[in-house]
Amino acid sequence: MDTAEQIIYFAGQRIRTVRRESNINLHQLALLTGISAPALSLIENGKRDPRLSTLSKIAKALRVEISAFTDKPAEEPLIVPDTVQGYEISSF
Amino acid sequence: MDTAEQIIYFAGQRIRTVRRESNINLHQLALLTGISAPALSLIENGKRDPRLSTLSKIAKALRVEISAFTDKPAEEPLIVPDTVQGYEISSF
DNA sequence: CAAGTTTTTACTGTAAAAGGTAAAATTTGA
DNA sequence: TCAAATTTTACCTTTTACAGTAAAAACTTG
Repeated sequence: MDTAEQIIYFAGQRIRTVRRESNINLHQLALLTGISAPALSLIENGKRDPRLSTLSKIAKALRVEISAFTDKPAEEPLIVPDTVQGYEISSF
Repeated sequence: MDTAEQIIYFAGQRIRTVRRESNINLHQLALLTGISAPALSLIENGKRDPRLSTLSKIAKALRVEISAFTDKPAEEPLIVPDTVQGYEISSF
């Protein structure tokens, strides 16, 4: 039950993560998107509520889907295997 | 290579589809989201560029992820079977 | 440490989102 | 066809996103 503020904060973190994985700085992302570096900084820090068109430009520049910024990855079922690398779990 | 305008238009269509599937009208969605019905109308018609917080409220009210409004479903690989219901494709 | 790079903050100005209300247009159903 | 329900449009007000610029702060790195 996330508030809008939490969604905005989470999206900012995700944008920053994806940008850093692309090894580009705010200035470069600004050039790619047409969004100013100060505006991008505010968005990444969760201090601004970006428009859909803004998210769209950032996603395109970083070559990801918008959902990469908005959706939390599904919780994995946490499969507990019976054996790990040939050893019986029960022997630990 | 979608433009921001196309993204906004697509999102509006998706919101309208999901809302209608929920069998609620704009007035009811307005009550659920705190967004006015006229504003929702503009968004559904692709005439307004909604903020992330706005999309978030709508998604929450309709009990879907934001990506339900932004991501196009992946193109299915279009599997062509060798046989259809027991008949040989080559016999057509 | 010092210099350079990157990010953040602050300010101004413009554009646009969003709320409210009300009226017009459209759609739906009896 | 008529009435009711729903949606759209229009107008006004307030809030806020975003650009541009510049300066401050925070980081890297030699």
